[in-house]
Amino acid sequence: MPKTRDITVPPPEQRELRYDPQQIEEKWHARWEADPALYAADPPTSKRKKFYVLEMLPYPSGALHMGHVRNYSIGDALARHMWMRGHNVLHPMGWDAFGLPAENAAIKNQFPPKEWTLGNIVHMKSQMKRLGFAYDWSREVTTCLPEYYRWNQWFFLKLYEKDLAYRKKSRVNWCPECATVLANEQVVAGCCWRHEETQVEQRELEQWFVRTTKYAEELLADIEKLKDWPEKVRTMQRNWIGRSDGTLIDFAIDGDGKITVFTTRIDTIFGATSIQLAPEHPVVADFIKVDPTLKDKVDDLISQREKSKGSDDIGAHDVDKHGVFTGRYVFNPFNQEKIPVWVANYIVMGYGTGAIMSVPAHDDRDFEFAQKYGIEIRVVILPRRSAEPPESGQKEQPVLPYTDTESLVINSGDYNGLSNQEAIEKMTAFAEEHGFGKQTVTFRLKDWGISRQRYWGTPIPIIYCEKCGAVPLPENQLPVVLPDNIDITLQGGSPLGRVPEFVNVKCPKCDGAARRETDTMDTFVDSSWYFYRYTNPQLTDRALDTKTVEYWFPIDQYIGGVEHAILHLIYSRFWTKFMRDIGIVKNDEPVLRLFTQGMVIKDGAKMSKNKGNVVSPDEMVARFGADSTRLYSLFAAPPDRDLDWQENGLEGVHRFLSRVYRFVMRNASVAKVSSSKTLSSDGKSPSKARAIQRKLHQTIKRVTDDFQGRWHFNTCVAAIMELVNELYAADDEITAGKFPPDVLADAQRKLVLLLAPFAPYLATELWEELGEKDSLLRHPWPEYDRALAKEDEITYAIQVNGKLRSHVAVPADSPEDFVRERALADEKVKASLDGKQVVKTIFVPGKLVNVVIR
RNA sequence: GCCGCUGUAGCCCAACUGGCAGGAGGCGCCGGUCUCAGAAGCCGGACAGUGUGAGUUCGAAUCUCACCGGCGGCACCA
Repeated sequence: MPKTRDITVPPPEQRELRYDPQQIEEKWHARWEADPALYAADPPTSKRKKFYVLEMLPYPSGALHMGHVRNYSIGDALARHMWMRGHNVLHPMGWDAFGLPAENAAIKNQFPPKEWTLGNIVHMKSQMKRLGFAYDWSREVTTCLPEYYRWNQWFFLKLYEKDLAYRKKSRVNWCPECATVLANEQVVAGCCWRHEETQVEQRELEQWFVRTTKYAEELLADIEKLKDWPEKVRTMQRNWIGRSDGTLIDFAIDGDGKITVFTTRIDTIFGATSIQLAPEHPVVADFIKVDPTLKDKVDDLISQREKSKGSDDIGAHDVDKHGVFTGRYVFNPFNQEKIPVWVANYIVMGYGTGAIMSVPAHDDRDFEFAQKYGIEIRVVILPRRSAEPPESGQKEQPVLPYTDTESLVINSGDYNGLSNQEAIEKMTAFAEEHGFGKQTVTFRLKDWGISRQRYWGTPIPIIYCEKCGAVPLPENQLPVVLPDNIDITLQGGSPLGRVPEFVNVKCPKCDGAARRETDTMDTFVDSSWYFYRYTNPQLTDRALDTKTVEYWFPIDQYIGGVEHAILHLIYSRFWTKFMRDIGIVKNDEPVLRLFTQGMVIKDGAKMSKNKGNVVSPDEMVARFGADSTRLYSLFAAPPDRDLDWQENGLEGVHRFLSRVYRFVMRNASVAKVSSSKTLSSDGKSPSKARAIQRKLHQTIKRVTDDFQGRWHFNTCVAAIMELVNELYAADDEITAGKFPPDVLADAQRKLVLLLAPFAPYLATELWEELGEKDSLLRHPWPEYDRALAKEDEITYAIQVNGKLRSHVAVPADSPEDFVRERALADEKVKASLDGKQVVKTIFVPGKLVNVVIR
């Protein structure tokens, strides 16, 4: 900004009235920088009560965006508030520093991923500091450094030891053009994101998996414990884990072998008129051996499905169902009926057994399929409970497909007349007795594939020896360090595979020649436990210290975007349970309270480079200051909702801070000479002073309550704005010297305290201007005084039959009867009674009286 | 298709468990005051009846049902 404006020096009283955030913020930024221990947490021996506030760590993409600013402004306000409430606050920050963009940048600009990443971190850290976020930087965690990722490797070895990490073949997205594997997010409309014309292939590759399914039951059950998580997230996790109770049933193949199906509706088995197999089902391959003509038809089904996956914005649901009859039959184990076996494109291999019994009368999909191919549709469930036939004597037919469970089983041999629930129990028991069925639970949740054929990730500590097979690296050989300065291209699989010094090793077991694993770990591994590392980031001999973790955990408040509601938060929960089971942590869950903030929207769309609607935090800080930018991100919408970015709104917030600044600066001298003792409500203060006291304490209550409950910081800020408006309304009295200085001084101090969590720079500056010497960060949060907040007079709304007719002002502590009398005596009320009978009056304390007439 | 969230002045948003929409706050607009004029500041004003339709209730933005629009999650899960 040009300095020329200040050539004519204004008189002091004018000069001090201009709110200059740059000057204030730079001054305090420098002071805070000089005191690195300012935001440090006390050790676990602290007498204070601990409070762990955590915001989701960012990916160091290059610069902070408004979503980050919003996320961290919420967390910082809470952290500062809790400091002021006397807690021992842990408020750390770190970097989710592995991942694809670094590699892409490397390919594009020939710049090493490590330097790119560390450079971004330096910049983003300085942005955070400039925004004034109160982080304990001595605990900073950077996941791409060996000091951190060696513990990923250590955990991997533990997982392997416990049989929670294993290798299996699995299908992956493969771009023939790039000659490498793609992450799901890199597949756009069935094609490679870099080669839009190139169809992505599915290839079978050996991949490392983590057995998350082993904890499926507990992950699901413990959602009940997460009482302070948003219901939305809990529901999403429940659906993601997707438990369903059902039965496995063997159908003997006419010829040789059997087909096992999974069903939740064994009660409909007498209505099964075909068996449907997924095209990839192993039995299909057997059938093809016998009848080679089947192969082309099945391949057709697969390719059709791949195609339909491509246009996935239409939704898989609309895809036509196709199928082919295999020419083979199985026997229904309940009645030995011969049932045809088909292969259908709507059966997925990844769920259940990849085979179903098709009951067209009682399943939407089976119904559609049967109609198309003319398969028999046999009703076995009626939509009523009574075994008595309907009155007309005719058999009523349900509207098909009938999938409700209000039911009466028919056409089912010994099971006729039962409800579907009874039938499920009896049939399952029968199947188990006769050894062809088994009650079972199936989860939608799959094991977590963690292999990535990428360079910029944690190397998996496994060595392949021709003699000994896959050998885990001994712990004392950790970390497996990622080699620097390697040539990254997208040609030919993992870049690590082309580094002989890395690949060629000796087998830890037999000392023979061996190869190192060249896959790296999914970055969700890093973020699954980083918040434990914050408790003791300098430990060199262990991932964490159990005692220290026990002190800090669980996290009291975790704050981040909803987009992580499923993956990150399920993996984190899984990791915690695994860590508990190997005895290094005591808690079952990592996070006590979760808060998911809304997105930042501009012009009706999420801010993104593609849309060109990105607002740069740097620019906003330069123009309006960090305080205004932060305050606006809290004020513009409730934190859990999407925020519509409007620069006018930011200007308004800036104007508000200017008002605060001007008011306090003008009247600071009063505070300096006046005592800070809380005033008594002796009723002798002039009316404006009393009004200000009242407003002040009402505001304290609202802000304090919101921090403990709803977190509607937008209304907190609005409440503080009201307080400031009230102060300005007393301006005449203040200037005239008629306003009690102690009230004014008290109000100013508490105003600054209330503002401290939201606009720390300005608050700190004004705190100093008010002559305070202690640290605002540790100064006790203002106490709410009920007596001072109380209204002297209450205006009751008077309704007649629910319609507002009048108002009556009464002293605040008036008894109910008195208010009723006054209401009935009111002229306007009398006028609207219109000679009718008063039936009753409804009294709502402090609010209204409703006179009901007839 | 299923599940969830959401709909209040021109705009962003308030209204806690049903209880005054003389909207809390902010933006924008109009006016007054300052000024030679303007900007800034300060002061004041106008504008909606709560997406639509029914129901419950003394009383509904709030509860219930149906429908319409926006957002998000899951999606042939057997």
